[in-house]
Amino acid sequence: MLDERKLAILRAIVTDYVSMREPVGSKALVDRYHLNVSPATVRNDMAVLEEEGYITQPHTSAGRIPTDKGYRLFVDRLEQVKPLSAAEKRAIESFMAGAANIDDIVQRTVRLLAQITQQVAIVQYPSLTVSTVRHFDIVPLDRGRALIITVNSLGAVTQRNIDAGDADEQTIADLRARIATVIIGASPTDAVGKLQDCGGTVPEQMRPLAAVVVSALIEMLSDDPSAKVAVSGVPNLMKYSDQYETNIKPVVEALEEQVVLLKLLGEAVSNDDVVVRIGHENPYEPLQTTSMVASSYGSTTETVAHLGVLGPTRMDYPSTIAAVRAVARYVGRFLSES
Amino acid sequence: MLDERKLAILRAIVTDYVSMREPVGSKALVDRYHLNVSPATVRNDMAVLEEEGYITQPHTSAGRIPTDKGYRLFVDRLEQVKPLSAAEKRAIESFMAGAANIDDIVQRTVRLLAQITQQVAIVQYPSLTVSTVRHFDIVPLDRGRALIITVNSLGAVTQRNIDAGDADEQTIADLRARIATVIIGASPTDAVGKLQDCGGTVPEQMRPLAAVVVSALIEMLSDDPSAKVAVSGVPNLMKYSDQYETNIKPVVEALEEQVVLLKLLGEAVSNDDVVVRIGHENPYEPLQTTSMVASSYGSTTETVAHLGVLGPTRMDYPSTIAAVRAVARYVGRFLSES
DNA sequence: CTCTGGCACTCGACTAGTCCGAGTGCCAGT
DNA sequence: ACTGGCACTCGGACTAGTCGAGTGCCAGAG
Repeated sequence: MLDERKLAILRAIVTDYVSMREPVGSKALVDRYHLNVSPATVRNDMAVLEEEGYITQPHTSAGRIPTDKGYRLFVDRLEQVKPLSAAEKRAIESFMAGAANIDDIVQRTVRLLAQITQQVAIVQYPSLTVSTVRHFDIVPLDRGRALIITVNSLGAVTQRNIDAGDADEQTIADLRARIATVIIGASPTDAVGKLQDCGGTVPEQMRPLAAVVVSALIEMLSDDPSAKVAVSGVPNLMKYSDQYETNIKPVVEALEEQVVLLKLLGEAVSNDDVVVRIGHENPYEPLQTTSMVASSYGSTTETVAHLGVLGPTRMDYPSTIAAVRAVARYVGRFLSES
Repeated sequence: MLDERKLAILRAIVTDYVSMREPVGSKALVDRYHLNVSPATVRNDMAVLEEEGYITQPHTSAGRIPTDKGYRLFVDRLEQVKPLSAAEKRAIESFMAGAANIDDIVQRTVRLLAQITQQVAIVQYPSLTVSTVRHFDIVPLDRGRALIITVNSLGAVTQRNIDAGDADEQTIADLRARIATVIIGASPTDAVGKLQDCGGTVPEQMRPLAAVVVSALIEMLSDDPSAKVAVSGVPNLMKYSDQYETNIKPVVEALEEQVVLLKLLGEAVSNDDVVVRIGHENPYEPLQTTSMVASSYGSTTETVAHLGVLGPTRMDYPSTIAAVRAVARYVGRFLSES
């Protein structure tokens, strides 16, 4: 049904439309790509491609543009991933060098990805469910306040302000030690379980404080930072606004909705490699004029979260896919090392 | 030069233009605001106002719109701050309730401000220079890594991953204790000084680790989070994009430049109250079509950082000013309490 | 001196009409 | 199966022409 030449033409249409941003006609196609046939032949092939739903015309007597289905075929069968340039590899190295804690890593990653792809980048914070609690402390502050801190094996810190009432130093230290023995070494979920169980064993005068600390601690251990995402590169969207294209308003709005982004990333990503969602393949309606290129990332052994790029359906898929893959791998390695 | 009526007319023009978003003509003015004079009279007054530079016409035979100078006069002399509605006050309360650490407070504040004003909100992270170090710890992680943590009197936590080499638990604990005695109770700046001084006193076998820890610690204590800002409400900008107005692209770009925003906030804010910068009063060129309403905030005794709102010069100044003031005060109180 | 009604004028927004050319589909010929 | 040729379509750009909101100015009234 689709012979070699028709596929070549589709590929040429996609490539040309992505770089020129204009509907592409038969003549231009023959000129720019050395298909050794006449425009008329190309037209016939294009008619078939259109019938099959791979391309359309914005209006009669205009060139063709790819449909989502066309992009899909292009991504699946027609192009290989472009390897990154040396400059890009260097950019990755230098961007990430010196990141000193998890927040920092995520921030840098998201900027990096936005910069390389020239699109909107989204990075989910690493999940801590695979970690274990390493450290626990209660630090008294001013005016009866205190700060509870936990550190886990990945080096992630959580913190929370509580009202310590009039508890004295000794009580606090005592409680600290008790709780530490219970939760250190446990995974967050286990730790929560243990905390809920061991309510009875606390000495009387420690009770009120213990209640406050434990409930705060449970909250801290339960809410996983992977419910958060970082976004960067929103200005890159602006490039498309003057175009008679995608209305970017709903897109920008979606980008402030953490929940939506999380869901998108989560749904998009499969087990292994980079996943591409094109236009209407996207479950979230306001983003059906955009494509998402996403991947999971994590230490070598374990997926910890997702990251991805959002852009117009008309994007340079080969490069974007390469960039997402490279960044995901690099961050994974970086997380394992540090 | 400008009598009562002319001022009333200017006020009416600003009010009308802000709400209608269209150049306002003499007739509409007489109709909508019960000035007891004829359109012709209003026209004469408008001619004067225009001569003085308070208003202009986008083109001949269109209504007038206020100039920056016009807005300035309006803000300075013609309008009082609108008190917040009960609903808004409630919104503030409920938005902030349950914020449990400094990051959280800042995040909530910036969202809140964006929501109330329907503009882009910017909140600088609180400065820690007025704080003292409360807690210091070194937590060993996997694979020779360790995490350094500090907590200060405001409850802010900093953290940093280091390479601990092959240092054993005992050495680490020992070093921890030594450093703790040096820096706890000191302000960040003092602590840095002390750390730099006391290099000589460390036992031989502790040296390599100490060097790493101290240099990381110095970095941590030196870089003040008030070099960071949170931004929210970018989608609110989109409302203006379809208008033949402000090109929002440079604005969105500026919003990703932390440095620029910091500078703007810093320069805008005066000692005490809310400050308004209108259009060209703004030193940063791409933002000269926007206005900024900014204020400092902090505990009752001390300014710790700035916050503000960015929007089109044509904004509802009375409401925005009220909102910024209210939020700044509320956050200040909140910070003092928690 | 201040305000008003009247009037000529300006200029952008909108509509309608025209032209041009890119790009198409189809067909007959190689 | 491919190609050249041709009639056709339709959007974009340009031109005129009309409409009306809004102006500035002036002479006259209070």
